[in-house]
Amino acid sequence: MEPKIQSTSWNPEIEKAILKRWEEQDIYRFAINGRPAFVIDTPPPYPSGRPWHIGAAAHYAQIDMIARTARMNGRNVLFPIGIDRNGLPVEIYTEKKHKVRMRQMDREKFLELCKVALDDIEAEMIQIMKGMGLSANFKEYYRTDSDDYRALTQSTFIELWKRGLVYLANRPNNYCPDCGTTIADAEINYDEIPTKLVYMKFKIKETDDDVIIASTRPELLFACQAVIVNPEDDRYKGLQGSHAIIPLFNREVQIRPHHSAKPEFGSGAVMVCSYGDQNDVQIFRELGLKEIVALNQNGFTTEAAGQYAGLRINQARTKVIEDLRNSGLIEREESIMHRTPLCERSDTPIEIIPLHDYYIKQLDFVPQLRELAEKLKFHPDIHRQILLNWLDSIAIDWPVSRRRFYGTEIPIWYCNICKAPNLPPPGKYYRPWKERPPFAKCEKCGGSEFTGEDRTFDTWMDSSISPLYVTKFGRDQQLFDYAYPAAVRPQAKDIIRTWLHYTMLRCVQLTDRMPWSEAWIMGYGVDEKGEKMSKSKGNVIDPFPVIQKYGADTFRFWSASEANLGYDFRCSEQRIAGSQKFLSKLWNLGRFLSSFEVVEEMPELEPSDKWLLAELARLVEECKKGYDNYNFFIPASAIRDFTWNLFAAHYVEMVKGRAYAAGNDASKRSALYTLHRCLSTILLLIAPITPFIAEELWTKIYSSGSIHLQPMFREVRADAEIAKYTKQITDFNSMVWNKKKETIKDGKPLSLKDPISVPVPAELAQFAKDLKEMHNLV
RNA sequence: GGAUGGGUAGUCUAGCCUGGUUAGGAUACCUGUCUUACACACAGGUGGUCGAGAGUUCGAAUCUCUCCCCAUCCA
Repeated sequence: MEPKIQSTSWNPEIEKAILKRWEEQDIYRFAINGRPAFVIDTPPPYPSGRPWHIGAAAHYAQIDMIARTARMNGRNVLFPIGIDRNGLPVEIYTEKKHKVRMRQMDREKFLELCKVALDDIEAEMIQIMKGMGLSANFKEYYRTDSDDYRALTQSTFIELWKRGLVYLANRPNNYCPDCGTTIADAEINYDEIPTKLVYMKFKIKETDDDVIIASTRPELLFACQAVIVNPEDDRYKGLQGSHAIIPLFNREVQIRPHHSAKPEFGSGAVMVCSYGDQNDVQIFRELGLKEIVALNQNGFTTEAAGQYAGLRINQARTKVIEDLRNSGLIEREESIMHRTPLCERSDTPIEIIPLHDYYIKQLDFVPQLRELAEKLKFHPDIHRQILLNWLDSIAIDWPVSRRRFYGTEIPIWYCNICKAPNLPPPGKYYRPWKERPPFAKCEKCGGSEFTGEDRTFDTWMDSSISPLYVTKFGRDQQLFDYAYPAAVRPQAKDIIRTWLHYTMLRCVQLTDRMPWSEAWIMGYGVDEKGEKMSKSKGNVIDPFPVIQKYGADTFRFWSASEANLGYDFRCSEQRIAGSQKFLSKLWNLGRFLSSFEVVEEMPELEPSDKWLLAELARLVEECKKGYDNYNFFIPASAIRDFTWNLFAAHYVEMVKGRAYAAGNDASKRSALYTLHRCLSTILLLIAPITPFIAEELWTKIYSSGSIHLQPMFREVRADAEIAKYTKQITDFNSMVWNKKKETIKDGKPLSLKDPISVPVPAELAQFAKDLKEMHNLV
């Protein structure tokens, strides 16, 4: 019989035709039916610019494996795809690309430029995802900046507001005086910058002695509210509890012990000002100090600076140092390198100043979230600790307002008379900075003129309701009842504190239920040296050309066999290329088997066939263990090992004689049944990982219907006992191969088909017929 | 400074939870081989003080302690 498959290697070009077929047949459609729903709370990726990250692509490939596994196990799978489009990165990208400044142009026009930029990058991401064979719902992919999505974000905010879970507070925050905006911690770069460490003389009130205090921020003297010393520092033990007098300003502050004062830095005594750095913020909070606002939002010193008011930071600094010097209040100055926080955009040192922001209450929910976190099933379990540690360290509520443009607007209008905030009814998308409010009178004073809020939300406000959006919360009750809570939240481990936590918080607040029962946490894709990829390091690998070159299945198989559940994995093109070899092996096994009749009825089996089926049963069990935990590393490794090192290397060679034999006797049928049973099982087991090659071989050899609609685990009836011969069989084969190699005839080792005289050991007697045929034993 | 994870042949990795086999495998390298699926293959081979030290034990890659190094996150 001619093989049904001609080509001797797997050609990734075939993937395109298969993709088209899947799309036409719409085999992954989701609609409410009698089967249990399985909703994946897919992370909406942020299109932050080219190239997309190869680790992210691998991440989505694995999420698809989750979807396919669930589908083949009888679940009704909803695998949504969304794109996260709110936030700062696109603003920066747009400013750079068009050489504009956000605050110096028309807001509407700026937003339009951002939108176009996002559309571009998004299109490429979607193209890659489709090409990877994601069985997701691309027809209805969503965007977090759509009117629908933003309306839901705003509605949920309005709901929380009504329930008293939102408040306005004044709290120190990172602020870039140059950009005129709050800066998130994630938007700060740290750099070592040369600066002067000034040793100043403070008087001790009680003893009239001097105490030397070193600071890199002498201009903040006037905002000093305490001096701290390390409690272990013998030099200052006597001073704890006494008072220091601030030079130039003659105000007294307490000297207090605090562990954060490092004895070896400067003089060991530290002045605490509002706010020199994040440590100051923490000390103010811990010691309950009253803050002195040092800078206004334009970056000028406030009235509190007295004679130094109204100056830029640098001017104030120069003047303070000069006055200190002239009054003999400086002991010495030292040039040091100082790790300084800089705005990643303008390179300006950031300041910490108190700002009015809206906060969502989370502290009250921490005990409840902690309990739920204990119950949430984590894959792998060790990553639960990241969430628990975070929950334990939450000290403040969640500030959600941002002085940004490209985000979901905070839906509030302020009465021009009484300044009271007025909120619109939920359900629609509102843009208060450009729209009139949907109400006529202030609910507090009856005033009729309003000013719209111009700030937007932290983008986690949007992404933290993804499980509600995809299950149509508030829009389609029937679907919501069927689909919520979702089954699984797949995500990367670096956003456990943010996305995982905020989603739990918001969904519990809004639905009183956990949004999913399982969290699947993936590590990062790091570079060949094990370092995190980042654009600034220049070690980012673009997934697009890699997938183009090797095909989606190669990429997917690489991802499954390289990334152990939850651990970081290295990305190297060489290793991706290496995984292509296995697909080629599988393909050629398919080609070989495609030349033999498919025997579906199990005949009376020969011992070799029973043996192989027993090993196959073990493989199925092993794969099941991996798939149950969404750990694709396990089936990928197990299948490769079984297929290559046992099935192809030993079994196929053992039964070739029977398979090629003329006629159609029972021993031949036994071999053909086993060969096909084995290959088709391998295809079913590997289908979630390499959907294309599995589909191609399945439809060429076994059935015209898609393999992806088949149940993955079929029972393999086998006698486990006979698997004990595996090592003896493989050892015997190796021994014969070695012997042939060592036997030189006509200056060359024996060919594998040459006859050789080797006895089959007694314990392998039942396999003797196949072994003799295989090695041409005489 | 804190938390988490990791350190196994040139490189990557399994095993560690639940001590006991010649510490598996991949890749690279070397040597052979067209063998009726596959040279993207096959067969064979070189290469390891399992981060360091101490302890528990008849026995430690595996358990305990101390230390060193790397990565990530937080401060």
